[in-house]
Amino acid sequence: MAKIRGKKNSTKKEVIIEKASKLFREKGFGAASMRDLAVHVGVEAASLYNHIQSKSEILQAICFRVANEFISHLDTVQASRESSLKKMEMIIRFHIRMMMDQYEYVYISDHEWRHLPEPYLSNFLNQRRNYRKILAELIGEGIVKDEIKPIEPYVAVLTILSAISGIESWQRSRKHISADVLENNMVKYLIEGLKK
Amino acid sequence: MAKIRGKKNSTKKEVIIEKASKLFREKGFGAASMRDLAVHVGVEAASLYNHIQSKSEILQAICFRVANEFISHLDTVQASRESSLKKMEMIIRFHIRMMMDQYEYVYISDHEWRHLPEPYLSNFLNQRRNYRKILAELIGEGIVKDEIKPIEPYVAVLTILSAISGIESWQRSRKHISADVLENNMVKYLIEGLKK
DNA sequence: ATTTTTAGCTAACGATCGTTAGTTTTACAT
DNA sequence: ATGTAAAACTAACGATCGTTAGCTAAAAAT
Repeated sequence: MAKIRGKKNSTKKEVIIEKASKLFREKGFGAASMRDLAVHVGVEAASLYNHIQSKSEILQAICFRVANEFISHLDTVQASRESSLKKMEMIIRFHIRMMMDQYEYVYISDHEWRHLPEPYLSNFLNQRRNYRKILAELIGEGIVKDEIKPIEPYVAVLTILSAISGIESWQRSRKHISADVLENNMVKYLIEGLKK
Repeated sequence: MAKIRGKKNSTKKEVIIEKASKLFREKGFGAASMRDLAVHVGVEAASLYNHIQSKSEILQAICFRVANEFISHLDTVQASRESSLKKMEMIIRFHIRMMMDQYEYVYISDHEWRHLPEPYLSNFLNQRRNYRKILAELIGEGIVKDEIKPIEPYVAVLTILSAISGIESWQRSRKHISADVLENNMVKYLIEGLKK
């Protein structure tokens, strides 16, 4: 039997993950209950288990989906023949846009990964560490090529990624500032701080 | 009767709060249990309630203690006769040092405030909003006085505060980079990005 | 030395948690 | 129309949660 499909051609599992992502962000993974989630899906709690294996499987799906998107975009950027500075701008803009378009998913991947069970936790942290290492190397190359001012690459990576993840608190008060203004001002700030 | 005092002239309530801050950071407020906490304090879970009223009282103590420290430092800075840019540097350095010296407390104040019960939650968010507003106004003044490059003040505040809160992931791998290098590089990055 | 207060203990409460078992309903395939 | 498999339901499990009650031991005040 074909999977039942809701709106947007998504499977019910996908609906569960989507609703869960909102709930996990609002209450945190630990405080969000399966019964809570069931209400939002419009079903009894036990019925969720016809589509998923466990609560933490949902968290795994979210965290690794986000990680894969960032890693595969990084591969694309690396394959391009742009300057190091331009590459960094591409990556920064991608992060900002991900934070806006897939806010719930990115937020959870950023804040709730602690609750991943092993061996997924180690796996996730390895991917994260590797991603940041590549970014630091990219900045290092930019410094050597005199495109980027001398700065500790690891600190720069930390500063950039953290700054972007702070868009979370903009999400709660969208009214005052538009997405475009936010993106361009943040890129301006972060890239100007890098430029030689 | 005088309160019993442990090491460092701190009351037992203070010891509980200190141990709780480590636990809340490691596991999250929701996932950290009172029985967990009791083990770290060296006491039965029920005995904790001779010193505190509830689990969330601990969270309140931590969140508002941190908030008060930042607010009172901001008052000091505002009372000084420095340039807007210099004031921002003072504030940035204070945030970075707080993140290093009182890591556990600041982290919890940053990440676990969601679990505050009302009316403390609203109270906390009001203080936070107000603090950021003052910072944005400070940057606005700097722009008018031509000390700071034209940038959306709110975005700058967001970028700065978020960047600093990212020091959390440095805390887990202190070995590679010293505190001084981190502070100076981060200040360099964030202040250069502001300078006209 | 006696009284009073503080702080620890054991035991248990009601609630809620993630999850499983067993059954019934729904919906597609033939 | 009938068979079959997916997906819903009800009920309940064992565990763990924050917290309270009642009691005992320790320590300070008198």
